[in-house]
Amino acid sequence: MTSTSVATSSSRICFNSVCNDLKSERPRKGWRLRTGELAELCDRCASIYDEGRFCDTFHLNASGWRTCESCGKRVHCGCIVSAYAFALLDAGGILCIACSRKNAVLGPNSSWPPSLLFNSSLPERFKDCSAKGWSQLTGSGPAPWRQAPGLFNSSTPQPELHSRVPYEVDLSTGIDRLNVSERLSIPSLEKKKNEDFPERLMNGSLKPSAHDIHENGNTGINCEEQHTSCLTKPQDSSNPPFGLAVPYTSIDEANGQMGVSGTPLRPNPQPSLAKQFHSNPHNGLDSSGETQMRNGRPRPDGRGRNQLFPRYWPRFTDQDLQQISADSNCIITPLFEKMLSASDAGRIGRLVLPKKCAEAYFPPISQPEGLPLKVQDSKGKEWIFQFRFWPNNNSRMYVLEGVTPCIQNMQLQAGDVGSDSVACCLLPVAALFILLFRNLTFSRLEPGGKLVMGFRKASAASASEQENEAKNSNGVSTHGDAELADPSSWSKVDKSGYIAKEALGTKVAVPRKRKNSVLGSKSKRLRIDNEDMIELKLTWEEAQGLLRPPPNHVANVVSIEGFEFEEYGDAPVLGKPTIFATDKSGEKIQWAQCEDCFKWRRLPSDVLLPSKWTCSSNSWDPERSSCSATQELTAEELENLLPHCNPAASKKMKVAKQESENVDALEGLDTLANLAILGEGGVLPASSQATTKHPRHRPGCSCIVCIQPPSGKGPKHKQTCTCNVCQTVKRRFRTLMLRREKKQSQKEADATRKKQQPSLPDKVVDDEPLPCTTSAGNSSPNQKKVVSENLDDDTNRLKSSSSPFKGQIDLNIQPEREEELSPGSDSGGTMRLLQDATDKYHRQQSILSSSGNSNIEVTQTQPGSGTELEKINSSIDLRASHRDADMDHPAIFPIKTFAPTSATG
DNA sequence: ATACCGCATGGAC
DNA sequence: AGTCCATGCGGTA
Repeated sequence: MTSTSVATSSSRICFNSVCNDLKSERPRKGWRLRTGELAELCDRCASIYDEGRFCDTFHLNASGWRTCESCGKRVHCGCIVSAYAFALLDAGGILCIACSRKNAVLGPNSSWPPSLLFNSSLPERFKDCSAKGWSQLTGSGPAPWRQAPGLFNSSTPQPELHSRVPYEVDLSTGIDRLNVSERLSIPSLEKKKNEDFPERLMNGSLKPSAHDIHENGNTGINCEEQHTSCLTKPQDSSNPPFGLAVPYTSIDEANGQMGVSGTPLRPNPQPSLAKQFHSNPHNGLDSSGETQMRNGRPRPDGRGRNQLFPRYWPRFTDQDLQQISADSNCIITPLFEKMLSASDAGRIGRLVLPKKCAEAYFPPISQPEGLPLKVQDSKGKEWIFQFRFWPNNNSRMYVLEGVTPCIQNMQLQAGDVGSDSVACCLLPVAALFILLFRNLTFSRLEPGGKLVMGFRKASAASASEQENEAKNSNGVSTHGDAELADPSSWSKVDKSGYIAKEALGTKVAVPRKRKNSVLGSKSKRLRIDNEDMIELKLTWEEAQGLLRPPPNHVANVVSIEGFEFEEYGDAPVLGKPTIFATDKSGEKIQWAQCEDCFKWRRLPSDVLLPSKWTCSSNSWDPERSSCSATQELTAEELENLLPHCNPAASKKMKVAKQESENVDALEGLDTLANLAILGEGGVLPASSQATTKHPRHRPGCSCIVCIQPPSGKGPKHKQTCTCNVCQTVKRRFRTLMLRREKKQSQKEADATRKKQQPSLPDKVVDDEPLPCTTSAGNSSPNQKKVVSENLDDDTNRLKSSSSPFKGQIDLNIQPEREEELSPGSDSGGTMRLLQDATDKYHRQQSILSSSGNSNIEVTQTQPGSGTELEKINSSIDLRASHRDADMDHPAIFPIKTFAPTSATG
């Protein structure tokens, strides 16, 4: 086995130099090469290798055979395949790796050249055992402690996780992730045969100690015993039918990732098993390396991180594991976690598995049909999913099918959590998102190799990390977003919306006390700037926006894990939602709505209103301290405030405005909302994304996934549905649309300005950033009045203000706008839908306006009115995207086609 | 009409 | 450029 010149992937021949067989289409992996790749073997050699008979088979006559000083077993010590099969004794001689671990006296062969250390794979005996586990896909031998010392040589480069590394087992990885004090032991090999660990998982009482770990874990397991165990263990139907293996390549990351979310709170770990090996300077991992791993961060050089994307790194907290394993004597090895996507949590019942995770931790499947996979949830309930794959781009896409019942079950848990939080009342709309922001975790129980799944609430830290890792293109991410988009924090919020000391979800499958403790005992409110608040989308955020310090109380501001919290000793006050704004003079103000007359009153920005507030309490403006006084704020100004205001406030405002809303007019609303979301693409806070690859579903999303109850049964929501979900979606819709359109308008105005700047006559400069009072376009003689005068006025006004050259420019060619409007590729179809939906929306607006229900729909801003809000209004027009749509696809909506305006005529 | 299945697509990395 | 994966979508039951 010295061939290193063979290109494993390019050659069709088995990498085994004494074998000329062709590899299969999916060659199986063997030992690690110097290049970092894994040797690709034909099936026969791979099987031999897997069974630990490689050297016995192919190197029988080669030199290098030695005898274990302990057990006398012959061990080949002369090839790369066997590099980890033995340990060199200081006094000479060797121990087979089983004995070396059994005696717990040896680290890796320090005399090995580094290249050999990291080029080598696992000793056959380990592979043997683990391979048995894999091969026994229906037999499930226990997956005992299998740790090759060399695995701790984490300083070595680690290549990509190969598609199949079934025998590269690192159970200690998971163990090592645990604090020693929390580790669970494998009492004995014999106990591996116990088959009641599922019960004990939930009910047991065994609690390991560090000593146990040392005795049992560190001393290792005789490979032969393992082997025997693997072979002889009767099939346990209650266990997954295979031994799951953690690829050794994960050791770096596994250790590193462990506890990422809990870094600040994680107790200093005691010396671990790993450390014994790490302490060997020849391992290339010194104490600093240990620290790196221990502090929950992968090594900065990224070695070992490439195997699994960071977003899949298990971030189980100690408490997570403790909870899961508290009453068992099983070792829990966190495998990976995945933040649920909308698809995953949706009704399809299919959960996409990260490919590398699936291939690394799940049994190998060769047929798309895959095999049934038994997974136990954290409650001890067992589920059977179909683990399978779809061919996809010459690759595979692994899915778990049949997860609907489980997800539903989990959703109930999520709901339970919500009942403890302010989110509870908003669960209908948040239910899916609760799921979306939950990480589905997969662990493995040892002995038994049983898969355990659970939900872990995405922590702010992990969310941020995912966010960072994702390097979200929009770059918009505030700490507030990160936290706010994390419904996990809901559980920290009591019914008042404040973070309560005891609010952590005891009903959560995996309680996270860490957060609790780090937040301290006092009630806290996440500090959110008003500017942030207006961007809030989630109900929890809305609640945050309403929270106020107790009267006469000055909050202490504390920083916890990067987030600022106001800390109060007394109960907080639920304030009245208001709209924060800045008046013309730059003074910060807020607008509050009277409970009785619904008029909006201007107030100083620092005023904290009670939840019920009326004009009579308006001591700041005596002239408007009565409901009979006129409203200072014009309807349009108010409308323009909508996108800026606190959603909680706007909600009420909109409710008042929509009381007699024609539901039918909302046809297409969902689509529009969805498209609006689409259009926002790079604008929404990154944290709104459940995953890095989940740009579409956000609050208000109405796709088939989102409008359905999570993994839900039950009827689809129709357009006329008035359930909470639908109503909320509809309410959100306007905010989404308005914000989107406003931003769109701004962008376009800027773009137009830039375009025109070089060649424009002086006159054009005057057209830029026009306030909403601009009326240049109103005189356009060619405008077609389609929906309403209101609409046209607004539209034309905006159009003329931002695109004065429409008559001369092919308005259909505006790639950047197209791009803005539709991040997706199907801009044409999207735009068409957008227009359609927009049309319907505006029609609805027109109905509302003309019906006299509200005076909000003012068609034209009156010069001089609402000057305080001019800054807010600026040149933003709610119909911006409407116009965009028209311009982009005039042929599709001829009814709304605009002729060139007179502005540039 | 609906649900399911399997693949295709395309954005993100 | 290749890969991953979220999800869209057409075919089928």
